[in-house]
Amino acid sequence: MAKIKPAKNASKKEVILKSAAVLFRARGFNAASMRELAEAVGVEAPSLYNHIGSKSELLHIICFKIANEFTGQLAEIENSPLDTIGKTENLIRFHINMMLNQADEVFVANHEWKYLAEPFLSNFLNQRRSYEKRLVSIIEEGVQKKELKGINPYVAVLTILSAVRGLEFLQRHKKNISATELENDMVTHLLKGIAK
Amino acid sequence: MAKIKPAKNASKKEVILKSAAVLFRARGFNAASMRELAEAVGVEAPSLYNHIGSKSELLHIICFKIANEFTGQLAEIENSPLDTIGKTENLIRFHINMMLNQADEVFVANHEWKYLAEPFLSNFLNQRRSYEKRLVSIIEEGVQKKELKGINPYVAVLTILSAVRGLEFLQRHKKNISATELENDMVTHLLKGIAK
DNA sequence: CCTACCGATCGGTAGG
DNA sequence: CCTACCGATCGGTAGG
Repeated sequence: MAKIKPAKNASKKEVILKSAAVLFRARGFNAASMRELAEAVGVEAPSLYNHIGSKSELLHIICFKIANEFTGQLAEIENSPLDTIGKTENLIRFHINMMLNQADEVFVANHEWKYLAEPFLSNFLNQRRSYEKRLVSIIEEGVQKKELKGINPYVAVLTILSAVRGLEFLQRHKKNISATELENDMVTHLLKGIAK
Repeated sequence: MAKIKPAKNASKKEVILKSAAVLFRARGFNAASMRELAEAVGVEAPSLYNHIGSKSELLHIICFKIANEFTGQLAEIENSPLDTIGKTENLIRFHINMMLNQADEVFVANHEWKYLAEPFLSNFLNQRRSYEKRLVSIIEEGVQKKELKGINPYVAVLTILSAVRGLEFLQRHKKNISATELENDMVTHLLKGIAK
């Protein structure tokens, strides 16, 4: 029997997507089975296919939702009147908030994108490369204007992006550190260092 | 016929281990099949089992080899007469060198450890938690002695470890940046910041 | 080191 | 949304 996906099912699809993000993060895209996902959602595995087209569709929806949020925020920052330090600080804070508020989805976009099928894989990589280049441009401008030290802009972007990504390991220790303290300390560290 | 692993096969096992690290990194532990590994090594899949016990054995050998190298270097640094900034700088440089010189194995230990079987999984996690705690102790000492800013030591360790891990994304861009420039710029960034 | 082959599990479909 | 079931692929073994 043909699959029918009336608009009223949108909410059920969102439940599936959220469960998929949690499961793909915990087990990895390949190790996560549709039977596990079905159990998390509360149906039998074949019933999932009334709401979604395939396992890989779940992955690319999650990855591009996150990619688009990052791209949108970057455009706003580029068009803002902030100096390059201000733009960098704003970006670091945005990344930290994404890591804290959409931890599962961001984790999947960061780690499991390599299992995207074409043409989504190429698309995703292009979007990410473009994002990184635009960050490098901001840092380059800062170096030229002497607002920033004369470091390699690409290394600086890599350091910042990677440091913030590391918040995926935070989970269990969160009790001791407030979101505000975390955000401020990391901004300080990445802009001003830790040496006194 | 029983499997026999004479000492003279050690070299073939090393070939398998190196190929496994490359393959597990490129495809992920679960997605990587023993048939692909066999092809990379140049034999049929069942022949691999003359040299190894199982697929999961390959994973835990790789993970613990790397874990032991990091633990050994940390012990040396702890016993050195350096001040806390010197110890931190030494550690950052060691991590960077591991990322550059054993990229595949470090990648697997960083990303695929979650597919370790028990008791290796618990063992690995304990070793990593202990490593992190010892890093936090070094930073804590630096804060107390006023050698470092009054940041949260745990956040500082997370920032440093994550930033250095990010070098796994470097690969293709390496042409423009020498290992020395990379190492020095990242050390500067993580100790002194980028703001002028 | 190979050929032949196993039981298990996978993503997904048929049909209702 | 379910039961029943498919073809493909997996890690690994038997036997030589």
